[in-house]
Amino acid sequence: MEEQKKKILLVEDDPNFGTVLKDYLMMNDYDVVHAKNGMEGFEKFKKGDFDLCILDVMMPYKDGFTLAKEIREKNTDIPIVFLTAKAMKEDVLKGYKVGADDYLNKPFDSEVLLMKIKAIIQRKATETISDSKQFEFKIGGFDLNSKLRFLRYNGGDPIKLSPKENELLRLLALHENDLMPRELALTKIWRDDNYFTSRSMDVYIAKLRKYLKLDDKVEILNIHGEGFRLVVN
Amino acid sequence: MEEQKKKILLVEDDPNFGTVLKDYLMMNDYDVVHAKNGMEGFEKFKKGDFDLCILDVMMPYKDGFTLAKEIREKNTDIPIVFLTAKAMKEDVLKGYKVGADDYLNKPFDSEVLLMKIKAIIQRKATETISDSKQFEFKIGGFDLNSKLRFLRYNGGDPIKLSPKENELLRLLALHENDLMPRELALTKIWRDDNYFTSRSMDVYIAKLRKYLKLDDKVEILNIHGEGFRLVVN
DNA sequence: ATATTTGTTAATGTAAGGTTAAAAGTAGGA
DNA sequence: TCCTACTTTTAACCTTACATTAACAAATAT
Repeated sequence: MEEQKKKILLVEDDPNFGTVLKDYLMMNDYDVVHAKNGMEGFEKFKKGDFDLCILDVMMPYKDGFTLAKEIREKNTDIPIVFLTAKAMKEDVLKGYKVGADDYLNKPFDSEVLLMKIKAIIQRKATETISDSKQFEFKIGGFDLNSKLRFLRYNGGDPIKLSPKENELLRLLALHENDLMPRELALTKIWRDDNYFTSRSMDVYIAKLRKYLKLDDKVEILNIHGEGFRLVVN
Repeated sequence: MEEQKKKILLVEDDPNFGTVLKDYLMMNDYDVVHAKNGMEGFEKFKKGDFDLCILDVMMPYKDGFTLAKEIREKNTDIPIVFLTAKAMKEDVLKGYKVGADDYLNKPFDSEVLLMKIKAIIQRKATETISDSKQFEFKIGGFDLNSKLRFLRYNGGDPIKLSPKENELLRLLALHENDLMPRELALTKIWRDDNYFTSRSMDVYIAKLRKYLKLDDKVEILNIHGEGFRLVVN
C-alpha cells in the first residue's frame, strides 16, 4: 500500500533542540519542515499542506501564540500543539484559547510526543469525509470517476483503472483538447523525470488508448517532443 | 436556541476529590454524573448519553483503562480524559492506546481542566456531522443494527456480529457505494495502522463477505491500495 | 541517413489482497 | 480457580494487481 507520509510543520528557534526533534520525527516516518522562527514558520505554512503544526511558544520576532492565531485565520481545522519550557498556567490557558490541540512541557518524553501526534492526527482523519465533485469527468461518451478509479462507457460495465492509469487519464482530462506536457505528468505522477519513467509513461498511454478505443470520437494524440493531447471530436 | 448543558460522566473513587470536582464542574455549567468506581461508572455510562468521560486511572474493582476499553466498545467516538496521580510514562502510553483524548496529572489546575474540557467538547462538536445517531442501516436486503450488533436478511434470523465485524460493516455502510479508505478503518477501529492490523482487517472483510453472500446484490469491492467499497446493485 | 522519440506487447518482480486455519487473548460461567 | 465459548491476531499459502523494464517496430526530426 502506498502510504502517504504525514506532514508536520515544526517551528522551533533553538537549533539544537529543533534539529534533534526534527530528526526524531523523520525517523518515525513523518515528513517534517523545520522553521527557525515565527515569520519563517508562517511563510512555510502558507506554502505547504500540513497535517499538524508543532509550535514553540517562546520565539524571537513572533511568538507561538501569535503564529497560531495567524495560522488559525488561514485554516480553522489544522491541529496545533505547543511546546514550552515553563509550565506557566497563563501560557497554558492562552494556548487553549488560541485553539491548541495539545500542550507539551519541555523536556518531554519523546515516546509520549509520538503517541500524542498519532492520536491527534487520527482524530482529524476521522473528520475528513471528503468532497467528491472534483474527481468526476466526462470524456466524450466516457465517465471517469477518479476517486473510485473507474472508467465507464455509455453506462456500461465500469473498467477498473490502476492508480497510474487513473492519474494519467485525469491529468489528460484536466487539459482536454489542450497540451498535457510530458514533463508535467512525469513530475506530478512519477515524481521523477528520466528515461525509464518516460518509457513507463508511454506504456500507460498505450493502455489508455486501448480503453478509449470504445469511443472513436476520443483519442490521445502525441505532440512530438512536447507531450500528449486528449481530444474529443 | 436554548443551549443544552453538556453531560459529563465523572468516575472517581476518592470521595472528597470526586465531590469537589463534581461541584466545580457543575458550578461551571456542566451536567455531571458521578460514579464511585469502574463498575458503577460503566452502568451509568450505559444509561446516560454523555458528551465526555473523565476517568480516574487508579480505582478499586475496575481501573480506568479497563473501563475505557468497555466504553470504547459501546461508543468509538466519545472523548475520554484520564486523571492520574502519578505521571508514569507507561500509563500515559497505555492511555493513548485505549483512545484517550487527554491526560491530566493530579493535582492539576482546575482552570486548566475547564479549558481542556471546553476544547475537547468543541472539537467533537465540529466533527459531528450528525452521523452520531446512525446506528441502523439498510444494505440491500439486509438490516444492520449497529447498536445491538446484529445483521438480518429479509426479516430472517439475526446474525450476531462481533464488535470488530460490526464496526467495520458500519463504517462501510456509512460510505455506501463510496470509498471507505483503509486508513480510516484502521485508525478508527484498530487505532493503529501497521502491517498486522491491516491483515487483520482483511480477515474481517472476508468474514463480512461471507455474511453478505446471502444477497447477491450486495458486495464489498476492493480498490487496490486505497480501501473498500460496499456496493448495492 | 541516422539519432531520437514514440507505439506496442510481453516478461518480470514485488506488493496488496483473499482465504483458511491455528494460536493467542478475553469474558463469563460452573 | 479452571473451563468453555468467543473474539481477535498471526501465520501460511495462494491469487491478483501493478509498475517497471526489455525488446522491437514505427514515426519523426535534423
